[in-house]
Order: sequence, then structure tokens, then C-alpha cells
Amino acid sequence: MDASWLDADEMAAWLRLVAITELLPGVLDSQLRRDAGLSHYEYFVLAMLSEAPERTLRMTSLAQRTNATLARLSHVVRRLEERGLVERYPCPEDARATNARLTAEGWSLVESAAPAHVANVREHVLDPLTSQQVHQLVEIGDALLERLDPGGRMTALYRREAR
Amino acid sequence: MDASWLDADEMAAWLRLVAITELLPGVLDSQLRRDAGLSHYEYFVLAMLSEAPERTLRMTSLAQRTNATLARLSHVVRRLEERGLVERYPCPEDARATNARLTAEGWSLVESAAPAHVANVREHVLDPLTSQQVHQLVEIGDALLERLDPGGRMTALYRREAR
DNA sequence: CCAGAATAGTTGTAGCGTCAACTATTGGCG
DNA sequence: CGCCAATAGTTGACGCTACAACTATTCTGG
Repeated sequence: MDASWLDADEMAAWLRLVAITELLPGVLDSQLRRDAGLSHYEYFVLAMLSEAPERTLRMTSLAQRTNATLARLSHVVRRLEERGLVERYPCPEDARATNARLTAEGWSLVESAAPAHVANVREHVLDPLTSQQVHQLVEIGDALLERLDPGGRMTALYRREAR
Repeated sequence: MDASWLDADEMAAWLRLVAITELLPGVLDSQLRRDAGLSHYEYFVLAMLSEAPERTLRMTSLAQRTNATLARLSHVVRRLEERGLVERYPCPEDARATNARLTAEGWSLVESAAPAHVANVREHVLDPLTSQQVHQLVEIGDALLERLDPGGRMTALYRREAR
């Protein structure tokens, strides 16, 4: 990390981004773990299902929406299924595919966990920013995701095209 | 994740930040793993040592600079020591403390890994941003880190005070 | 000056993610 | 048709991180 290769502003931005990616997961996980017994990724999976029609999604689509590989999702969904929060069944239209559906129990867990989670996100991320900075973060996020996920394989569903 | 609790811009910013924290580690890790046999966190540890006087730091200080807990760092340094990249020795001034020092081998590894890593950071993070956005990211980062690491326990060393 | 609290660090364990290997189905095209 | 590539998903092993428990020093107030 030779400082001469990045100018002062670039280095400052980079150090902050690294720190955020190290610290944010812990902040999210510990609140959700304590209040709902879920990791942030597990919560996010349940939340994506809760917003889908029939509260059901194919594994591949769910993996995209949660920025994860299929292998990771498969392990997570197996554990969620063992806890009765989700159920899997073969997709009727395509025998290769698997559908994951939120159970009633899973739905009520997300519902009960959401308020405290949203409050936590507000407290640690949204509140400290001005509304102008929130908007800047959207633009910066789009620019970065275009490179971090070039084909839009994981983020195409909500990403705005670059101007 | 009830959308009604966050407005459109807030939700957009939040989804992008989540996606970045999921995707960035993989982008950094895979390049460094392939080119230097190091995880990004391991590289960062070596890089922080390479910039310190005597290429030596106390474990606690090194943990702060790398946004990590002492437990995590201890495991990582043990593995780096086994590979001959770092050496540990009891701190003379305080018998509780341990110093970690970069070996010659560790130094040459960081030196050889740095160019490709910096290029990767440029390609995926800095280049897609305007210089104005880089500056905005610094401000946004400071605002978030003030909440993510309230006491400045991990980030005080480089964080700018809020205006 | 010494008892208890705080600091510094290590270690074992359990849980999660990555990677590679694998099965099963579908789609394309010759 | 029939074969081969692509798609969809699962699984097992391995490595890394968080958490809790532990040792060992140093600091501090009575």
C-alpha cells in the first residue's frame, strides 16, 4: 500500500471504504442476532422472499437479489428450512430449479424483526448523512457496482443505468 | 424490510451499500489470493506493518489500524508467522504486549503484490468515480464511521473529525 | 503496598463462506 | 432425434472469524 500511488483524497476514500466494509457487517449482525436470532444475510434472504409474489422465489433469483453465490444460498436456505422459516420444493415449470417459499413462521419472524432492524440501519447509516449525501451515495454505489458486478448478474434488478 | 419505512432514495442508498459490502471483499480477495497468496485482510496487515517505523507495531495498534478485533488479528498473525512473513516478540517496555515485525520475506511479498493490488483498487473503486465523488465518499465515510465505530477505537488514527 | 480492575494477548470451538466436484435437467443444433 | 454444452442446484471439505474463557502483566485507589 504505497501511498505514492494514490493521492491523498483517493487514499482517504479507500481507507474509509475498507473500514466500512469491515465494520458494517458486525453492526448489522449483532443487532439481528440478538433481537431475532438471524444473521444479516439470513434476514435479507427472508426479507427478499417476503416481498416476492407468493413469498416465493427460485434459488437463482434469490441468490441474485441477495448478492450471493448459489452455493452460499443453498447452505443458508437449508439451515433456514431446518428452522421452519422457509420451505423448498421443486419448480413445476423447470425440473432443474428449486423454489424457496417463506413459511408463516418465517413471515412473522421477519415482520417482528423489521422495525428494530430498520431503526438500526437508520441509526448507523442513514441518520448521520444529509439527504444530499444519501443521494450522492446512490450515485457512487451505482458507479462502483457497475465494476464490482459488471454483468449486473447480482445487482441488475435494482441498479440504475449509469448516466 | 418494509419499504414504507425508508423513502426511495434511502432504500436505494441502503441496497447499494449492502451490495458493495457483499461484493467488494470477493473482488479484493480473489485478485490478491491469485497473485500473492494472501487474503485482503492479510495484505492489509502486512501493508500497515510496512509503513510503520521499524516495520513493527504492537498487536493492539495493528488491530486498530486494520479495523479488527485482537482475537482475529492474533489468529492471522500466527498464520503469517508460520509462513515466515512476520515475527512476534514480547514488547520490552510492557511485558503484557507483543510486537509484530515484518520480515524481509514479508516485505518483499508486499512490495511485489502492491502494484497489482493498487491497480485492482483503481479499476474497481477509484476509476469509476469522479474526483468530486471521491471527495464525497471521504465525507460520507467519516459520517458513517463516527457511528460504526463511535469511540474511534478502530478508525481514530486516520478519521477526520466531523465538521 | 497490595487487592482488584483494567489492559494485552492467546487459544479452543463452533458456525459460516468458498471452492471444487458432483448430479440432474434443459436447450441448441447438426 | 441425439449429443454436448449450458443451466440449476447440492454437497463435503477446508479455512477464516466471532465469541468466550483463560493467562499474564500493569495500573490505581485506599
